Amino acid sequence: MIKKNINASVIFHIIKLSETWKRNGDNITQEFGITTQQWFILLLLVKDPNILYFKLNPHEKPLMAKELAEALNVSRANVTNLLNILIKKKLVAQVEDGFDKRRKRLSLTDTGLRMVEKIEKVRNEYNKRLFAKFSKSDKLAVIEFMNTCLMGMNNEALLK
Amino acid sequence: MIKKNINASVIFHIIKLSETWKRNGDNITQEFGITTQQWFILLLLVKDPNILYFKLNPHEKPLMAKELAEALNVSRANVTNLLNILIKKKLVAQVEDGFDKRRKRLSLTDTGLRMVEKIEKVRNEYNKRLFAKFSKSDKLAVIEFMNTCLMGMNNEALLK
DNA sequence: AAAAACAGTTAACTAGGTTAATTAATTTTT
DNA sequence: AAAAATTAATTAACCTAGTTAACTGTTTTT
Repeated sequence: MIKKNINASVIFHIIKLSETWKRNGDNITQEFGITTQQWFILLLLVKDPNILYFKLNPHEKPLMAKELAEALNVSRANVTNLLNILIKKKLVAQVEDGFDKRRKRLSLTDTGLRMVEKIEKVRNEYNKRLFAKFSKSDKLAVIEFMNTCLMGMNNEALLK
Repeated sequence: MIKKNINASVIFHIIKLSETWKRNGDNITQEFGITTQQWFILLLLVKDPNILYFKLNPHEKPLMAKELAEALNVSRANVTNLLNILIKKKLVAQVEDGFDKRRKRLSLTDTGLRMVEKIEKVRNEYNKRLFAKFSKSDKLAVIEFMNTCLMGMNNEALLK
C-alpha cells in the first residue's frame, strides 16, 4: 500500500542511526551511573564546542537552567528535575548569580569534570571506529546535508 | 576543555535532525490523536517498505507483537502496552493464529488504514519540502553513509 | 509604586521504557 | 507418551523523561 520513497528512507535511516547511537551511548554512560541525557547536560556545562547550540549561541558565563532548557529543547521544569538528580550525585553545583538573585549559575564539580573526561576518552574511541571508513569530506558532506535540513525546519517553525 | 572534533559534530547533527523531525512528527500525528511511536507501529503493520526492518526481514504474513518488538528494538512487554492503546482506539485488530494458538496476528482496522493514508499525504508533503534542495544522489549518499555506520554498529553489538 | 517580565520550583500528570514472574501452547528430548 | 524446554503474550511494579499549570521571589518597565 505504501510505496518506496527515497525521502522516507532517508528519514528512517537517520532516526535508526540516532537511536542506535543513543542506545550504545546508554551502555557507556550506565557504567558511570548516569544516563545519556544526563551526560548531555554535563557536556553542555563544559561547553563542548561540537554541540550545535553553542554554534548559534556562543556563551561566556556559566550556563543557567533556562539556557539548558533552550539547548535541549525541553521545558524548564524538566531541566529542574534533571539537575536535581545531577546535584544529588554531586556532579553539578549551583551558585546564585551575584548580580541577579533570580539566576543560578551551573558548573561541574571536580567529580563531574573527571567523569566527563573519562567518558570523553571512550566516546572518542567509539566514534573513531564508527566513522573509520569515511574521509573528512564525507563527514563534512553529511554535516552540510543535516544543516540545510535543520535550517529549513527552523524556518517552518517560525512561520507558524 | 573539550576540543572541536568532526566525529562528535556529525553525531550531534544526526541526533538533532532526528529529534527535530520527531518533534514535528508529533505535531502532525497529534492532530490524529496518536503519538509518533504509535504511528510507527501502524506503519509497520501496513509494511511500509521504507522501514529498515523490512529490508533485512521480508515478511509475508501479518506481523506479531514479537516482531514489532524486534523492529522497534524494544521489549515485548512495551509492545503489549502500546498495542493496548491502539486496540482501545480501534486502529488495530488482533486475531489468533489458526495454526499456533500462542500467536496473535495483528492488522489495521479500516479506521486505522484510513488514518495511515491521511497521515501519509501529510508526511510526503512535509518530506518533499524538507529535502527539496537535494538531488537523488545526495540522498543516496546519505543513506549509504548511514548504512555503513549501522552495519559497523551491529557487528560491534554481536561481538559482545 | 504598581505592573509586567523573568528564573526557578513544585505538583500532578502522561508516554514510553524496563525487568521479573506468570500463563498457556507447542516442540523437543528422553 | 510423558517430561522438559521453548515460545508468545501478559501483568505488575517500577524508572526516566517529558508535559502544563500554579506559585515564589527578583528585577525591569511604565
